Amino acid sequence: MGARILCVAEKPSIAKAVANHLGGSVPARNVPGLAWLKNYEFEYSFDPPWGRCNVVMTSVAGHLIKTEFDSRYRSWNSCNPAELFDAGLTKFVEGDNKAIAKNIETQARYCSKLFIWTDCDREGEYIGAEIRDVARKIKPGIEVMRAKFSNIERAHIIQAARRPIPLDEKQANAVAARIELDLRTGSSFTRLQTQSLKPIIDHVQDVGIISYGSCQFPTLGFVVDRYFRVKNFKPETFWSIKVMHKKDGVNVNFHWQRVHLFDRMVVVVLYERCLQTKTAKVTKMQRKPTSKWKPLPLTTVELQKMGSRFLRMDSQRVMKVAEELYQKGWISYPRTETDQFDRGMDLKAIIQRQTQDGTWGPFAQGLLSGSFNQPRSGRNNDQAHPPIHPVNYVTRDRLNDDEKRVYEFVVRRFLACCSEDAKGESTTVEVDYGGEDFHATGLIVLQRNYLDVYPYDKWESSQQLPPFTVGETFLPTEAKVTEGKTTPPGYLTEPELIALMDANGIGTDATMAEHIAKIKERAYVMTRPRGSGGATMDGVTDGDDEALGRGTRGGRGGRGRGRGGRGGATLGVRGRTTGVEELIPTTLGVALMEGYNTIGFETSLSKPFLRKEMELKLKAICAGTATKNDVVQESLEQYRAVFARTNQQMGMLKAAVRRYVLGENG
DNA sequence: GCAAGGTC
Repeated sequence: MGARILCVAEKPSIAKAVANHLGGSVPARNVPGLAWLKNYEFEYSFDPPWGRCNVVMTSVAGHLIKTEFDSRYRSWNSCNPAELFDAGLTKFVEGDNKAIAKNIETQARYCSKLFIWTDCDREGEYIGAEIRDVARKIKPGIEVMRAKFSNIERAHIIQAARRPIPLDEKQANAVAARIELDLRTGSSFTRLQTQSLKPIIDHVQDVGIISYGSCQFPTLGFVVDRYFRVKNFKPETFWSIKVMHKKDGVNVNFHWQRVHLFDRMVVVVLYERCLQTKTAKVTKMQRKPTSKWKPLPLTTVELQKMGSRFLRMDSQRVMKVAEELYQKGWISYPRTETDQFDRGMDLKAIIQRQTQDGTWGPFAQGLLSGSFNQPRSGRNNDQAHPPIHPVNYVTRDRLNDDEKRVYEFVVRRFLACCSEDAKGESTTVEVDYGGEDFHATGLIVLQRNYLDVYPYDKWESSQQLPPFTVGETFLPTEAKVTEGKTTPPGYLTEPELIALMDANGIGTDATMAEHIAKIKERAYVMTRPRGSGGATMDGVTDGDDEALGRGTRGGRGGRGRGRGGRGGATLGVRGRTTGVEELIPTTLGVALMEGYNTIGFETSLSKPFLRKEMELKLKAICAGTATKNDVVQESLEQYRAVFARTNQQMGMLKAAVRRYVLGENG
């Protein structure tokens, strides 16, 4: 018998899955101190030089080690917040992690090798380094390798076991830099803001701490930006030419190629030319096959957006429900950026498990009987997790309401991914009328395909166009100038905010929902159903405070909440959707963003620029073109400068708070 | 009483 080898995964579910693939059905052994932490012991023949080994497979649960300021800095009055930029840091294990670290130490004592099975992403690399450090303290000479895997399919795991690779120190260093920067900037600005601003608000409003974070502030910035776009919106009048022609009993509406113009005289002149020409001439008549593409494999961000849109849950709720479904083994790991399935993955086996369902079972059976299509591949792969998909079948009566809806969505999305695109035929007629181009389109849906299992997408046949032939001329039944007004955008909704955060690299798939919850908790923003407040209902022009919330701690209070007792399902002005939640900044949220914008724009803490720049620097560490130390020093220099300017110009911030929160002028 | 990132 060869060596003893300790394998450590990032979470218990991976430890269990890997143990079962490598060791057969291995019994779980309890670890003292934590009910859910298990060790799996088995024998396994690795490739040379390791050979046959006694394996102990266990896990951590995310990060193992906490980084904090030295104890002398922890009390808020212990120092000037500026000192936190270079205060000493300590690392320690706390809470449940003590039992986890103890388990690793106990096991490492008898092992000559440590094989790390954390997720193959940046954080996973750092967690791997944490595990290594804990093991090396007990056993300095232990050999350390890591497994490279991106899903827990059997063949893939076995392959990973055969080809261990070294830990990537560079990625771990990038995370170390992030941790240090977030801690120093977050704590220093939070203390500064709270100490300077809280006293002038406190007697009017119950605010807790006034926190700053590299993610929460840009998130708030998006909400406030949109608020001002709505508030400052000036409707503009535009004019357009509408042409209608009745043929074979069908009213065909032709749309102007120019859509609309903002100059009435120009539109009138063009319109008169049309009338002078009298007849319109068909310049193009085209029928062509068209299709509506099936959705991409499901990522976390997409799940959150769809949750807000179709499942009536905010992103945090969706994630909580998805987490529970995952824990119970019904769906795969819900935190993933990957929108492509591995070619080797046995998708049909997953479909098979859904054939027993009364609702979508027949559709799933249809896929197995021949209509299966390989899912589309998106552009993202986090190399750590596959797209979210159902794992096992569960009957509806074993799930609560929210779980039912999320599970059903995940299943339908997966089945849709494995189907064929919807097919149809589009018809386009283009006419020249007085030198202006107009067009009408028609659509016939021929094969619904994936749409049959995926009701979240809509694609319906329009009225069929009567036949036209190129060269044909006709005198339009009606032609007129129409007038309209541009309408303001709505306040930001959660799916829009998530999309903005995603596009700007604010937060990760696992944390975006938390940042949104955080700015609500801090009373920087509040939510309300679209249409329930003055601004959207009455056309945006009402007074300052009508739309702005006056938040108190916990994000409650404030005007505009549940006005008129129409329940959540207020009719929105835009009509299409009811019960869409909008995010409205509170006076405090606006004051903070305005205050920082006054102090300096490019480096404003309210903008995503600084966080984006930091992200690029972290990537540079991973690529080996920068060191952790360079990046930390450079970034701290930047933030120190912002901190100094904020301190100097605290008057600006205070003035913004007085203006918005206290309603004082000037 | 502070952050953001893992995860239970």
